[in-house]
Amino acid sequence: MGTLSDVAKEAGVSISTASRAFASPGLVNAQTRDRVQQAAARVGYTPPRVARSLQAGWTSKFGLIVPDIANPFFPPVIKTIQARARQRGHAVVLADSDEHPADEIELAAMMAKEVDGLLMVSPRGPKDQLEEIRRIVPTVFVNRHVPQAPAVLIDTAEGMQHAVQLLHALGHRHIAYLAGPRTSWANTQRREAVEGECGRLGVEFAQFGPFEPNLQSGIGAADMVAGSTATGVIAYDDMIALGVLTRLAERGLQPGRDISVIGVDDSPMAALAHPALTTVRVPGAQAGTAAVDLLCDVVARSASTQVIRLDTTLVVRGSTGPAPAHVSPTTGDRGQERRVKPVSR
Amino acid sequence: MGTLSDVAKEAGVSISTASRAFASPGLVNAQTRDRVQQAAARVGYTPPRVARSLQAGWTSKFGLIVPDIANPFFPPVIKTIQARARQRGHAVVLADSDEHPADEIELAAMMAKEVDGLLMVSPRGPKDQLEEIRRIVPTVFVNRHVPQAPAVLIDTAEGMQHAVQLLHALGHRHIAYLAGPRTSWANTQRREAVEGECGRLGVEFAQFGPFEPNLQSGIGAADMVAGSTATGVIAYDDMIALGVLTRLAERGLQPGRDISVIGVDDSPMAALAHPALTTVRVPGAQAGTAAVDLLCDVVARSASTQVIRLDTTLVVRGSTGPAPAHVSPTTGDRGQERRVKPVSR
DNA sequence: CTGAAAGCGCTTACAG
DNA sequence: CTGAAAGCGCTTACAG
Repeated sequence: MGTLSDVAKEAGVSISTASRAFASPGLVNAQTRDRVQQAAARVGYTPPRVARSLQAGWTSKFGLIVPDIANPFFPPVIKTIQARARQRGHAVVLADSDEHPADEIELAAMMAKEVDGLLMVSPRGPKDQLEEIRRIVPTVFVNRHVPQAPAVLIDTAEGMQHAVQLLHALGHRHIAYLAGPRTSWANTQRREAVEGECGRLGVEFAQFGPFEPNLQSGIGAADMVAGSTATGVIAYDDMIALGVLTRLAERGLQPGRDISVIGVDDSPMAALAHPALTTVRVPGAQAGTAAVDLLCDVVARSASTQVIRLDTTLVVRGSTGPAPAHVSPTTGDRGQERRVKPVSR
Repeated sequence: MGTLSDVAKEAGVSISTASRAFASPGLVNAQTRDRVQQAAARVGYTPPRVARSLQAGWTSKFGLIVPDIANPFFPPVIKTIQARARQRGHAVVLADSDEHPADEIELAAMMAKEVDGLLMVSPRGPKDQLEEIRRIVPTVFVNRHVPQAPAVLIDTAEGMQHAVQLLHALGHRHIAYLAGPRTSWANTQRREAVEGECGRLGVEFAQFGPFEPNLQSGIGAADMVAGSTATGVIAYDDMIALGVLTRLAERGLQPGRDISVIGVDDSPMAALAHPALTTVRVPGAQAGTAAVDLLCDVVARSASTQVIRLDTTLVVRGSTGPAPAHVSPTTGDRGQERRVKPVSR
């Protein structure tokens, strides 16, 4: 816990030299450098970043804001961001906005002065406030398009179109989209893609929601879907879709046979659900790495407006199957009504 | 983005006074204080913590290390820790050790000099290294007993005993424990509680593992259990238990009838699984809040050795039921063998 | 109540 | 290659 001047004294050099031995080793005689380093070891010294930051003007920290770490989509993203940032010499200060746009902006503003750069993943806040943040601190957005701003965008549109095409090919003629958060860029993109593709294929489109992206929402969503004439469901994300799966089973409806369900993300639970969930796989980890790299560029050159685009893939599993022939489009009678058990929670 | 001297100039006071207006408003004339604050608003100034830290000797940051944020047990803990820390004026720097004891210690050592205090949740590292960390920075451990160290300990022993008692009451006479990480304090506690209670009740005890606490591990664990004569299974945590549930179903075994399964944590998925998982509920959020409060005390008085203990509750759901009468203790034949479907992944 | 001065621990032109 | 000096932005005894 010694200080630089202790080291200098111990090594018999000036503070300046001791400092250089750490900050710019190249400028120091190799022997002197060794002497300093040994002295440092003896004194138990490592350069503290706080004092360093003050002088150098940077903090070697990145801020990271996500809407909800309890949503399984985010942990892998956070993990790769942390790992990559660490490789590049930065610690990560994480904050969770709990899906509240106002908190999100407040957290961002608080962090702004304490970090070298900010990563905002799936931000829900309004455009102009995000632009404001970007003016105070170098920022990279993930899953959100802000004009002129550097971003990593995961293009789910194509994946969603494939999802609709799959259902169409399986004979489904009425598809419901279970919407995610109202201010989510991804939600808009996904809804438009589903709706557009339905229109193109002449499939009836309906929307339910918005829903918070969690299992609980899926419960309610399932009841809405079961009460409609839709035979195919595409949810904003896996959490909602998984909730739907659970609830349908409780009501005696078999996903993949009575109703086909598709999620988005391909989170670990998707493969393990029963039946396994068909889903649009989103490369979250890849996005995390790309975002850190981009942020490093932005911080370094302080003027990048680059946008990186990543693609998705449809992963087909057991929750999708041929449309049941017997659903009456007018009454919504699934010919199974007697099998539907009333369930309360 | 102005600086304190800008504010001072703008307000027509000395830097000292401007500083006091923020650091100790009580020492400054009310009018002067207002003048300074208005000047600050005009210049767009807010006290930057870096410079402040250097002088004051604190950072207003807490470090937080967890083994795996992708395990659903941790996000709620992290969330409450962040919320509470924020209330108490501290940001949280989060790191994920990926279940690697070595990384955990390294991360802790790195953070030590950059934060006012450290929270280590469910640490896996060796005792002496944790003690070493504690010497460099005020630390509170959660879910780990380190001699003399302040900690929040969740006492699962009683919950585990209840779990064994439940199975025993349901007629189970052979119970398997699916072990978690080898160096996990909670795992030791849980295993001993299960084993002890089995002994007391005259129930045969077996152990499998150790397993990483995730769904994937549960898959393998399920096959081991299915191949044994155990009719009741208690897993280290919900993730493993949930993986077991999934895999048993795939193999045509019905949890709650053919085999009873109990997890630990009561994570959100537990209630939504099919059948819903009987589990020992662990008050993670409560532990998070308590840990922050304790850490604040430790940092303030710099010498607390207090240990806070929290209790667990057994939550009974559909994954547990009467022991099947027809399992042969010698051959392990469940009389259902024809129903077991071979499944590959 | 307010100001001048020293100092927190380091970095970095500027001389040598 | 190395040292003395100034300074990063603030805080806080010390005088007044």
